[in-house]
Amino acid sequence: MEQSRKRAKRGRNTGSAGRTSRPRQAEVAQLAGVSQATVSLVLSARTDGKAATISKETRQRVLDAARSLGYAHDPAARRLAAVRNNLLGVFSFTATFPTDVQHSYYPFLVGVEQEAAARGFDLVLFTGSSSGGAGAAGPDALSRVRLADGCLFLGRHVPRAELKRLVADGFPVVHLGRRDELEGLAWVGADYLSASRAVVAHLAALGHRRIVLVREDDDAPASADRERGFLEGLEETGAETGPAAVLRCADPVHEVTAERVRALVADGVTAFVAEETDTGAAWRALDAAVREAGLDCPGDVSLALLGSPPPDLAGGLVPTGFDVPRHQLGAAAVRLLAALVAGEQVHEPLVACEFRTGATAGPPGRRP
Amino acid sequence: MEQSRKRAKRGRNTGSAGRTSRPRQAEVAQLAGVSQATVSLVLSARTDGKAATISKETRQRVLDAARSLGYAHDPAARRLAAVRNNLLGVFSFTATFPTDVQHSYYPFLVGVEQEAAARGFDLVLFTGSSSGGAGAAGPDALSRVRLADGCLFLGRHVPRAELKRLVADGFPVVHLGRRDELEGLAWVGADYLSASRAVVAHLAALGHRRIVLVREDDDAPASADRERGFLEGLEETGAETGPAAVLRCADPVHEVTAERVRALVADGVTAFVAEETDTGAAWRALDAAVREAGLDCPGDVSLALLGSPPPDLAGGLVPTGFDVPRHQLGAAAVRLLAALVAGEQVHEPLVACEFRTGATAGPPGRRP
DNA sequence: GCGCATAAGTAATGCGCATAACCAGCACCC
DNA sequence: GGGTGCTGGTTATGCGCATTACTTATGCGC
Repeated sequence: MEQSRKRAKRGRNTGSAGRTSRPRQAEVAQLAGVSQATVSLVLSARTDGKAATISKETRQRVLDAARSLGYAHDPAARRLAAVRNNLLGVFSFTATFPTDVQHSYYPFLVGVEQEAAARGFDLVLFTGSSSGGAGAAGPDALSRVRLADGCLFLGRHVPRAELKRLVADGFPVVHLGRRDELEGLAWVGADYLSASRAVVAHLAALGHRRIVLVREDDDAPASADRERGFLEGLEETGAETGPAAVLRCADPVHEVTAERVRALVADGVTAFVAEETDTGAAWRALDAAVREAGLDCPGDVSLALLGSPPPDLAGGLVPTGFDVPRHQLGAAAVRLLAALVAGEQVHEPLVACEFRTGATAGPPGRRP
Repeated sequence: MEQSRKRAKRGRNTGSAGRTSRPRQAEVAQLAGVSQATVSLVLSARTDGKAATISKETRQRVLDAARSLGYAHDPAARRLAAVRNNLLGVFSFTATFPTDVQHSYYPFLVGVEQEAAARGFDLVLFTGSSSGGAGAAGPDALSRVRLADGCLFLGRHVPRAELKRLVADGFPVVHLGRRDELEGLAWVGADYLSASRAVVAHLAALGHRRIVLVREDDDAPASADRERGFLEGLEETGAETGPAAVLRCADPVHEVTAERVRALVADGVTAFVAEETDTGAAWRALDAAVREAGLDCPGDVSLALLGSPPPDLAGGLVPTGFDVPRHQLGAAAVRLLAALVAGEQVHEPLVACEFRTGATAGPPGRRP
């Protein structure tokens, strides 16, 4: 009586009076004629053998009662009692479902969802802006994620201090994308280095000896990795290396001109490599310049792209290069997170990219 | 002492021994020399004026202590105490993030996410297959959703009995897509009827009098609505109606041939309307047949599509028709759900579609 | 001096659950 | 016949917080 008055007052019922609210274990227990603890023992269903302390019949009675009441765990209570709730968080600082379908996060999410489903986790999407009603993302916006067993972070604008805090507190966190600066932060990233090296090796195997990388002038880890892979590839294959091998452009579209390409080709360069960027500017500029210079690809010069082709490039030749395995990245992130949640110590940061033969690379042209 | 042993044992730290886990209000209280309740009062910071029961100085002491310890609320505890958890569920029986980016659910989700974020809800994605570890979707798979304050359902394969159960229990549920058969189930759908009528009106205004609808041979509510709208449109505009106005094809690609189109045109038909389907088969078949019949669109015949163009149709003319406002649908669903959760009684089922002028409809051709 | 109001804060309680600690019953064996 | 071990439970407790009821201190009017 006292009990029910309490619940009626604070209850989560849908307003309309005599509504039954979510059942709790106590109610299941009553229906099954056992104690709440028994219900907990049955429903926690530790599959690890330790469960054998409840008899077959009692267990069944409890299960029946639970089903008939539509019982479901309260994740908050579960969490509070310091156990798992099979919830993985996904926190992104852009909208989690970006309006633009081409948005680069989307494929990650596909992988995340598949892997999470496969492992029996549900996903909680923490929407960047909502800080639990208070509106804008306050300094404790991140602390909402502690509801889940662990959390995946997307995007590079994740506030350092807060993330650090989570990590320091031992909350399982995985960042999607390389993130070395933050001590102790687990992350999952694509192995751009190996992939880039492989692309160079491919070109070298075709016979190219002078290869130039066109990259933008920023210092994202992904860009740095690609450059390093490119250079290592040159060294390994005995191709011509040196500072001239990398063209660092603030604005590829204007800096990579037909004349420049012509000059380089005249100078012996037989292949160009562009890094992938958000906009695909490097590749686009290169492609345009080559065409404008009257050069045939892959007849006269070979081109390669260190990454996936921009989606709107459907028309042209498929670039030689590699594909970033975004699905796998998402899946790997979930695996890593799941391991952290389980308390294991894992080490699986890099995911291999798949080489794409494409149609823009061939044997070196015989222009002088 | 007893206390600290306990915490060391059960703590959520990641193994590494002497890790201090994050502070709780009791510790802040101790540091500030007040009681836990006071800390709670200060930190809950009810902005609604009711907070004035703590003195300025004490408040400041607490805030300082909290800051210096890096205190953050434990959301689980908070939710446990506060009853509502600001979580909305999204349950879909296909993968929620379908691998195919063009999947029709995706745009819904965009709207859902935006609206949820705007209202301070986080989303829980119930992954169809994971029934909390048990694997395949058991009969109580749906009961997991009770974890959230309410749940949105996508897809037409939602098990009747279970859904009914949720509804009967007063659990806030909204179905995305018309769903009249289930008594008491709230749903949100597009107003295909009005939209289809408007398309017919547009054609009629251009001068068409004999218009034929090509639809597939199923009985989805969406298809039925479109057909009804089409027929009502014919009646309203005084265009020629009757059974011959609707071509119901099990396999449009093979049934809508060039000859057939030619015959209909010869018979006086000046416009064709296709319903939108998953595959876009009806429109595609119609388009191909018209082309193959050597007819010009919109010169000789006008075409219209009752729905959004298939995304891979970028090449051709933009079909005259309407756009399903998927974003808005998602948003409306969230609004409705939020209202149900709040205990309000709402009634906002239909969302209007936007007319798209397109380029495939013009004045009737003058062929005999 | 008393009654009463207000301010400022504290103790107690419970949210729903997991779990440690305990207990009853029974079989078994020196 | 009293220890010992196992099965099948139950009671009690606390996770971290919000909230309610209660206490104490202080001021005010008369």
